Amino acid sequence: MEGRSFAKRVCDAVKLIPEGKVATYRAVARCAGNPRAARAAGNTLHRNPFRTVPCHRVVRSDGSVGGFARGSGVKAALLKEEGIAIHRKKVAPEYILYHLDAHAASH
DNA sequence: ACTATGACTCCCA
DNA sequence: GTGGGAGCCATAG
Repeated sequence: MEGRSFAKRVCDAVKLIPEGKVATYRAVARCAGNPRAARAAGNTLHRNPFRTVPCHRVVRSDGSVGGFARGSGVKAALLKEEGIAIHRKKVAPEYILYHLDAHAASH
């Protein structure tokens, strides 16, 4: 398990986010093993061409859509398609998962 | 090994 | 609500 880089664990964490829901960079970082590495987590998603994970479901702690390699507008559009209400670049708190784990998908 | 980078977050004016 | 500054961290060069 230790051989897996932080990036790999971030990838796995993001995959746990169910459709129609979003998680904060912090939640992802925490699930990846470092609660304080939210910045690094976002950095990883940005630099890596991860199309194998729903990276658009990761937002900022305040609900802001945040950034996206292809433009935040695209990110917001993708979220809307999943039925997530967005008002002025912000996701409603009810869609946000502040605690991400294998149980998150169950809800 | 060191420096720079950035899709973050917190705190205060 | 907005904006600037500092702290934090993994990864790339």
